[in-house]
Amino acid sequence: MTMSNTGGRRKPPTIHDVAREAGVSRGTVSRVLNGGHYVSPSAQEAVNAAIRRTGYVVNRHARSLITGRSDSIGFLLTEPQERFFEDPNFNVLLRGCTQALAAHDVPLLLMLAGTEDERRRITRYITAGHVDGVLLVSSHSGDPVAEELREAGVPLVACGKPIGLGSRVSYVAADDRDGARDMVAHLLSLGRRRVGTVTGPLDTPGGVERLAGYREVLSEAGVEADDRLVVSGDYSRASGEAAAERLLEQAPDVDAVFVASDLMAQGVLTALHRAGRRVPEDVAVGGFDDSPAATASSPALTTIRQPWDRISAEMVRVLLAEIGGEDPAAVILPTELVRREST
Amino acid sequence: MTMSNTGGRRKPPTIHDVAREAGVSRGTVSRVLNGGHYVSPSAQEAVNAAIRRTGYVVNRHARSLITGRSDSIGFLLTEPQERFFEDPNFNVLLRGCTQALAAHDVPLLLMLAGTEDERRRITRYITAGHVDGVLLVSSHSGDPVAEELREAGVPLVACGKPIGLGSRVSYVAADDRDGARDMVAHLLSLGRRRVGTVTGPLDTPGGVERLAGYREVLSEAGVEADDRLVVSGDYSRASGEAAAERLLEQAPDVDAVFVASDLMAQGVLTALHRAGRRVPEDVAVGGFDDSPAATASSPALTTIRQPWDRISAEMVRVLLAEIGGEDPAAVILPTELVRREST
DNA sequence: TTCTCTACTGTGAACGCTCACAGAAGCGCC
DNA sequence: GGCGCTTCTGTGAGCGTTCACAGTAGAGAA
Repeated sequence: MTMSNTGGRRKPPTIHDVAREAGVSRGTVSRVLNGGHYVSPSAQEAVNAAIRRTGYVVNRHARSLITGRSDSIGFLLTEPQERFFEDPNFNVLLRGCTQALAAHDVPLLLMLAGTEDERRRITRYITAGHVDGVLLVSSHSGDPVAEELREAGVPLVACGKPIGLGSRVSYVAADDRDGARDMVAHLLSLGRRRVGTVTGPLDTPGGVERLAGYREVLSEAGVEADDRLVVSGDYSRASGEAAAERLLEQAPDVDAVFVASDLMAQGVLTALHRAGRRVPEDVAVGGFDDSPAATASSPALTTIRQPWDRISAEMVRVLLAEIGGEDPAAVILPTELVRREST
Repeated sequence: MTMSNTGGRRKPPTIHDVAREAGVSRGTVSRVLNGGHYVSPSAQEAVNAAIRRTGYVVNRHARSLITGRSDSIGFLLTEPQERFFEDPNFNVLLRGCTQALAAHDVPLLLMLAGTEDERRRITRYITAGHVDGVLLVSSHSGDPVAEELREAGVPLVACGKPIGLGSRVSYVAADDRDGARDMVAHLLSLGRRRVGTVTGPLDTPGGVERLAGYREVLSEAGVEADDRLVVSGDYSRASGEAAAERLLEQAPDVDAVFVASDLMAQGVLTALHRAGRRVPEDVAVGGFDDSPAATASSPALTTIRQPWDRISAEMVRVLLAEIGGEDPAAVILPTELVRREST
């Protein structure tokens, strides 16, 4: 009989204990643990029973030491963190990645690199092989960390197309341009002709692509382009409010606004309200993200839903594939127009 | 000269390489790595130089294998995750813990235990010693995971006082009762006498304590208690809205409401607005949390600020102390009344 | 029979580190 | 000189696993 798998909390059982218990050798237990190839059914059975009886759990440190793999992956955020942690999409992403990895029994290490110091420390940590791969969230271009990791050959999947890097880095992104096109087309279909836009930061792929989609549709529809209808924000609520004020000043006849994020759209609504413009009667407002902010604001925002659940799942899938030796890949996922009260 | 600490990305340098490079033994390098006791200044110097030259980074797996420590800690969330991930406080907490741990060079493993299956797997993972300690976020009582971990002797710090468990588990919490007292006293000081409350779930410490604070102050002020003024919610926006409707029905003469969370308070504002009550003229509304929702809503919410930055820092401090062998501890941190437009 | 092939099993050696121990060197004190 | 003490250093062992290799046994083919 085995002793104490519940009571005496001394040393945890090792592969050796399991082997003795099952009447086989370490090697056989190890083989069972790693897929069970070249193991007789009877041995298989005996080992599994022994594992259950002893409460054995593999020591990942010992395993990692010899395999060189760490069997864990990092979730790296290289941004001023306040902004991201306030972004509901970020949370969906983080949760989705954690869950998707958990399904593969891979723990996720959360790493924040806000300051230059942290950046250095974390890069060292990663390149030292403490994680097998990295899920990177860093919208801005020219991120030195991404470049370093890529050069060091660390498997890497970015969320959103990294602007600065070459094509040899994997990424998963929603189809920003197409989403923007859908929204602007929707605004035009309502009969609006003075359609403005509040862009995101133009050193982010999202900012650039959404603006491009906006311009494309207007030009295809033969609507006159007017630079006074284009103002920039930084995805924050406050910047949306400021942008809307600028927009009203530059183009008082604006009758619709495509805002590149829901958070900014909230700010836009506030500014419009203060200016006495009714939404959607006077000005139709379209957001982007379908964040909780979209339903929280009044009127509820028509917006573009990004498939964050699929994005996180795809990021994990691509990263695991890359760790498994496959080549980098880019995945673009479709967006969806969600119509609510603001248009 | 050393070869390839940047170019040839073969095997990372080991403690052996550093020792050879520095002209000392493995033991001396190890001692330098672990605090530098019993090491001569000259050796110290030589080793540090060699580390810099070779780009050596300690292999934590090898270290963990022998020390038995994993030098990582888990952040465990045992809740239906949607709710928590949408809670801005949760994000501040997660970020704070990650940063506080990073300062100690300890990586944080994010673990979500939503389903029964995940719960089992994660409990196994933790009790197998893959993390040195756990930061637990689980507001509801009777959490089996917490109990199991406690029994297994895993160092544990909860966020908020765990109701079900004995006193032998550490926790860090804001002073809910005192915060509630401050808010209700504030409402009374405005001359309100029909002060209602929307409570949180009453199987959470926050829910219970905040209600207790509310009752204490009313009774101390000699204001007549009235059960029609007390309704319950579940911290969600929607539940706040429903609660406010019930409240208006049961006690139409209500002139102030203490709501146990900002999110619920948003719902309360919506319901009051719909019912044609002005805030704060007809009904003063006080929230709890000082979340972004507090400034996002209009009118901006008077609320109670919980010191989440300090809470996370204290959780980490207490956990590291407990891992270091100290006894469990409870830390209660003061809250702060933030006055805005809703009162 | 003998040889080969397949399916399975056991046995050292690592992996990179820390720990315990044994020593060496220096110093002061009897 | 002998002894003890402190400070410093090197060495072997071993943490729990996987991997490469060397077997063993049984089946089928020559």
